[in-house]
Amino acid sequence: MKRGPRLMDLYRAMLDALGPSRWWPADTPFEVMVGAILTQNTSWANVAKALDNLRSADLLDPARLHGLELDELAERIRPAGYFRLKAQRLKHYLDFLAQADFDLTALAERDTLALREDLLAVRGIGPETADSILLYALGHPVFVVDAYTRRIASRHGLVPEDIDYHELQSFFADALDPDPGLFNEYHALLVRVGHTWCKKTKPDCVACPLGPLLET
DNA sequence: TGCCAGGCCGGGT
DNA sequence: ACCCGGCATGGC
Repeated sequence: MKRGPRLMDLYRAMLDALGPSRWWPADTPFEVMVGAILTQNTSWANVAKALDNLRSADLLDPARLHGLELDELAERIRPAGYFRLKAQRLKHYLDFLAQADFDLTALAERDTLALREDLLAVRGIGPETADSILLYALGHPVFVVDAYTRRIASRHGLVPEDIDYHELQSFFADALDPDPGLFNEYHALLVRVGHTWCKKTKPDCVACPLGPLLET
């Protein structure tokens, strides 16, 4: 009776198959933050269009975006979907940044758990968005959980399908060294694998490089 | 053409 | 403490 694959085995299998990721796809920490909100339940291709709109208008800047009218912001991000909702959520988040004098460096130096609580208190920032900001924009050692994380882990029999966010987060974080670089690459690889082989209704387990890990 | 995509909130049980 | 409807565009 063999045990199931350990999490570092899974990591190495993904890294071997795909190579390193250089994530998150953004030029600046602020762009990571905006993208994290825009990508809520939305494909990255649509988010990229919205980010391009903001970039062309030179609006990928905290203070300038904060000064933008809600209606104009909504129009700019329309391709990302839920655009009225997300414009509000961005506004709330930009208000939060304004309270911090738009000092992202100072934010990054705050205590991880306290900052996480403050992020979660912003309307429209839930656990995944908060953790994406913490890890990918601010460099904190927080493991990010998303739909792909849950789908891949459950389909490999590592966790139940209906496991909640924090249980799943602990499942990974407790088994790994709390290294931001590792957490960054791990989540990036899960998303890339999910993207390519582990879609909701059409998984391609035959082509998936993790296929052999299904053997227990 | 319907289903899906890197969630989250607010109201109801 | 769950459970659910709503939110919206673009790609396959």
